[in-house]
Amino acid sequence: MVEKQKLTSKQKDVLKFIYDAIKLNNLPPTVREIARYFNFSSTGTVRDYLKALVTKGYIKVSANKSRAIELIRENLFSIPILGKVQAGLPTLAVEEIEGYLNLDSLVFSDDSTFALRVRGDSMVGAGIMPDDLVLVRRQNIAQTGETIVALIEDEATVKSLQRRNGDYYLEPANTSYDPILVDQNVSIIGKVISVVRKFK
Amino acid sequence: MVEKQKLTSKQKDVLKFIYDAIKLNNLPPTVREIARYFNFSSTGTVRDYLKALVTKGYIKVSANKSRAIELIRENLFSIPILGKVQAGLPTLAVEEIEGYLNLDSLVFSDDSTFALRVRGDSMVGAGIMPDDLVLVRRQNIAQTGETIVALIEDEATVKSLQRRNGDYYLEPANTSYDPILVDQNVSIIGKVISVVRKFK
DNA sequence: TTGACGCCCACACAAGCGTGTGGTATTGTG
DNA sequence: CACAATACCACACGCTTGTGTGGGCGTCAA
Repeated sequence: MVEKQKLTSKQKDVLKFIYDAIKLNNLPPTVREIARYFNFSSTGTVRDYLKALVTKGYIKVSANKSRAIELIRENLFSIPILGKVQAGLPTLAVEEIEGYLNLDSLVFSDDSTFALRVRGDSMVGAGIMPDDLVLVRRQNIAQTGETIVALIEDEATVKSLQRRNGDYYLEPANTSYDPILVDQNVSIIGKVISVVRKFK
Repeated sequence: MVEKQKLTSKQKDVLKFIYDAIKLNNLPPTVREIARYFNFSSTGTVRDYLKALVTKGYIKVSANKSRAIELIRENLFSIPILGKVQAGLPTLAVEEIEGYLNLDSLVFSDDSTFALRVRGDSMVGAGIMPDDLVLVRRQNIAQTGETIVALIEDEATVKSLQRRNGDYYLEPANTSYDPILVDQNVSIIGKVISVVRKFK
């Protein structure tokens, strides 16, 4: 991870305003909107701040484009992944951040991605529980070992694709169930790219 | 679910361009950028499209503001949840859509949410596998039965909070491990609100 | 046939916008 | 002490921008 330079408290304020604008309005502010908010009577002041934030590696701005302020890394849908957690910290120390989970990257928002609610416990051994949501990328083929969604007589099931003795099997991750031979009654409709479970 | 009006294929093209611009550049396009892309020689044409997209409920635009195009509902991060999957469908029939998974809603984008990579297999019984990411909302208290992140001697663990004989325990979901008594050496740092696992 | 709608065009205007050039003052560091 | 960085200001230039006004042509249902 690249070392970030420290910001002054005023620079932090400006950065926060930009953050909030992007989060709340889905739209970065113009220099004049920033000036108005901070009661700067000159747009040059804002430019000084933006310049500082750019050189310190917090934002990126494109020349000659309105509102072209981009946040670096911590954007809307990325959450810090912590490697270690320490007690009693009011805020996170940057050193502990292992990376960023970008929820966006879970989805390749073409129309070929959908979510399927898991029914049954045939995959509990692989950590896929009943009522979990699996994100599925639609595709007709899959590779051995992949977790896939297959259609057996018009019913969708999540299974692991395995090969044994030249035959392909849909293998559950639960010893109470038997593998299912892949024949003409079985068609693969997609590959599981992610599992999402929400807690109340 | 609110009924959406159908778009023409050209309107879809324009919507997709706006989608892509927001995703790739984190910045909605101006009317002239749209015109340029589609080789429209008039900005009025773009306005017609935007008007159509607004009245059909796909976008929202703020008056007199540059780039102020906002996507509505099936925005970037929502994916249809299918209740049933039928064979051989090239596209999804709307009737099958059970709802929408909004990845955005996983996160309450205040700074109190973070992700933690799970180490160890103490929660496999609850479908939380090693290397999974748990999304954690920071909080000091939790209720019995909730899956939480606790700090035991400066090490973070994911466990289930249980109560027995007046005492609280951090209970693993794996019979190979023993429950841990909650005493002054243990502090709760957050509640697991979601589990995310990605497949390659 | 009328009208709504989709799909385009030309041209203009005023406000919005990023940028440039010049300042002043204060603070902290080598 | 000199120098850089921070934190502001004034004013102007010229492109950008959303919007307004008006038009054309085709399709399709009422």
